[in-house]
Amino acid sequence: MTDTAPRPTLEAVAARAGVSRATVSRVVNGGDGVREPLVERVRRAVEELGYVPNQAARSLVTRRHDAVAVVVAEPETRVFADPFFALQLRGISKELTAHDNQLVLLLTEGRDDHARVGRYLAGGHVDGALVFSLHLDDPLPGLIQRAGVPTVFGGRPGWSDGLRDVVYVDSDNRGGARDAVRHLVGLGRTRVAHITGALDQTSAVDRLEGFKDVMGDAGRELVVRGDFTPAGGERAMRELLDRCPDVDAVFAANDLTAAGALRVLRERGRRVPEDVAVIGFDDMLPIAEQTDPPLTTVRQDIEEMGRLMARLLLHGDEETPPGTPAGVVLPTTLVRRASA
Amino acid sequence: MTDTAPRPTLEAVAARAGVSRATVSRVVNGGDGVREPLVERVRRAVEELGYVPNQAARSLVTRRHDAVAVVVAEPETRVFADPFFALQLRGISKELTAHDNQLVLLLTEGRDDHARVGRYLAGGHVDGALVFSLHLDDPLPGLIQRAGVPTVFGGRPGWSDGLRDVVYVDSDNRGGARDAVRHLVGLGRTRVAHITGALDQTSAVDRLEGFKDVMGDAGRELVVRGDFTPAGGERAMRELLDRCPDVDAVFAANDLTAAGALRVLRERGRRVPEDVAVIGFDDMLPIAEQTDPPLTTVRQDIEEMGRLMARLLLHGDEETPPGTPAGVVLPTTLVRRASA
DNA sequence: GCCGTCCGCGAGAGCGCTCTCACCGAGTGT
DNA sequence: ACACTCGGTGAGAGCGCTCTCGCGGACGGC
Repeated sequence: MTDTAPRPTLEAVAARAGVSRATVSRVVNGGDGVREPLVERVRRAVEELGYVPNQAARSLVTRRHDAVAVVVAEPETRVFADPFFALQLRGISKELTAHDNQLVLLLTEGRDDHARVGRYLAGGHVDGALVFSLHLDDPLPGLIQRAGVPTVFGGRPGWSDGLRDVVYVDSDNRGGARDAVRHLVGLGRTRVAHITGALDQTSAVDRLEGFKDVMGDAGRELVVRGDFTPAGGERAMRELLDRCPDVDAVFAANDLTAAGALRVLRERGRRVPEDVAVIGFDDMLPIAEQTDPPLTTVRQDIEEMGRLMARLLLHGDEETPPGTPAGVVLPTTLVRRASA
Repeated sequence: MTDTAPRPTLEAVAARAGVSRATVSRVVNGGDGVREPLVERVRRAVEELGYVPNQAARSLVTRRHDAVAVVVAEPETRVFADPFFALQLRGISKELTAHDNQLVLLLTEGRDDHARVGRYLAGGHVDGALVFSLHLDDPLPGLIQRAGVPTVFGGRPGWSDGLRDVVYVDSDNRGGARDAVRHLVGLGRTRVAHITGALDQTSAVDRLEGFKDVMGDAGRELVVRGDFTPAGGERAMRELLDRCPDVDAVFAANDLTAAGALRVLRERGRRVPEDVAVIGFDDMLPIAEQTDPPLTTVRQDIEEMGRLMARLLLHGDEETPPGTPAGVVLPTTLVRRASA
């Protein structure tokens, strides 16, 4: 890691432009209160010297870092097999970039990492944190809130006690699930089943609730546990067919699960959608479009979720009247393809 | 973005421990040259006050940042549909974490972003950069090298001129391709085809070269262009079947392509592997294991690639004798499943 | 027992920036 | 003509840290 060439300082620019350091600083930071000819001269000097402000020096005095931590707890590889996270990251990145903020990525696995992340955030290296709290029992949110860093969560956090005023962005999992199930019912299906996601995640819980909202008791026995993976979907679908051979529709907690279910249905000789209609959730394109038949599913605007999280973090203070309910829930839309 | 509570400074710790700032600094940075009882006292003071060093102040004088930029050029969404990038990121993250470095993620799309990234890197905010240079004509590598930041590339960069002493980590794409094709030949196949990847990426070029190494002229007319996507794989497979109906084996440039090809083969009533054997590349688990039949493919240790990139960046200077060839190529292994 | 050595520690400068404050000159009101 | 304001500029302090340097005390050699 060789040292780079010495970079020009404010001082150097000031000398070149024949003004004081203070003036250069003003120009660099927007140029308010400096007369035009001077601004011009300073700009040129900056240009000629290739001056770039030293962020460390600036942070030292402003106590701002123009950097935001993105914390992703990913105990399993699941997060990564999943375009979900990547899309969200992209939304976040765009928004941060638009506001000249940097994205510091913190991946955690295991308990030790939690401490590390907690320490880092408490260290005041970043102006805020965007946290994906994937599991109900995750200690991370608590740690982070204790660190006193402004935080926005991705997905409704799963705890109910202790932490208040938590800001989060989520999809309307429950409403989307309702739409999906209603669609199936509207198709005339009467034996509608649900393969759940991993129920230690609120998204899975909420989708299950949406299913129950529509099906009520009628759906009670048609709920099978899955885990958001294709393998889980296969397992659940087998169990379902064994237990209730007359099932004529399946609402799967996500597209991967649906893909697994589809495979089992084909294997067992059921036609989709004629015999069994199938709906997924997420609208992960590479999956949903490539299944056979293409998957009807519930779309959420994942990238927008990311962007919104970032926006909330950066501007949250100003825009939010105090006492505003802190969760933002984005709508979902049903995307009709061939499977239902 | 509320201000956090005022954090204790070195001065405060020094006062509490009854020593000088310098001594506390020494202890915090490893404690060499400080006698045990003092070290103990300082440690306790640090503990009690919850002192965390101010990274900005430290960077200001040391000119180190303990931060590394990861630059991902992702003009298309492709990168993100792809666990590849995520796995590599994970390897990088692990290695960086192990050395107390932070990961600053820079996603770029489009030309303007290039300038932005160039400026950022030139600004000396990070100690080094890990760059995924996906396309042959990417201007980013040039920009970065000009910025004078130590850099390691992911994947062999595609240019041949201008830039020297480029450090990169890559898989043995060519060798892996050779293994795959040899395996097909060993199976007794004589009409072995290749569906290429996007040929503006070196990985695709190298895999094609590997194919040619084994097949020579015999394979000339059995090469079809793909683009690393399932749709591209389908298109190419159709073209291939139309042009050479007697094809009995396909080496696809990656698993996604192979998945597309498999679909077309099924659609056209060819049995895999009986009529046509198929091999992919990458061993992306969610894909390779879920295809029908499960895909024989070439595995690369993607996470290890990431880890190695980080290691090279952090320790490159010390370990590398000057003049060492700068590319590190990781081996691949053929994973036999059912498709070939 | 004296001088030279060496180790442990503290004093102080300074990293590059922002920001407050004082200053200065040009305009305004009387 | 005078004081008075006010916007534009410069001087200077100081953010929290590291690092060099110099001082003092313990220790070994003669």
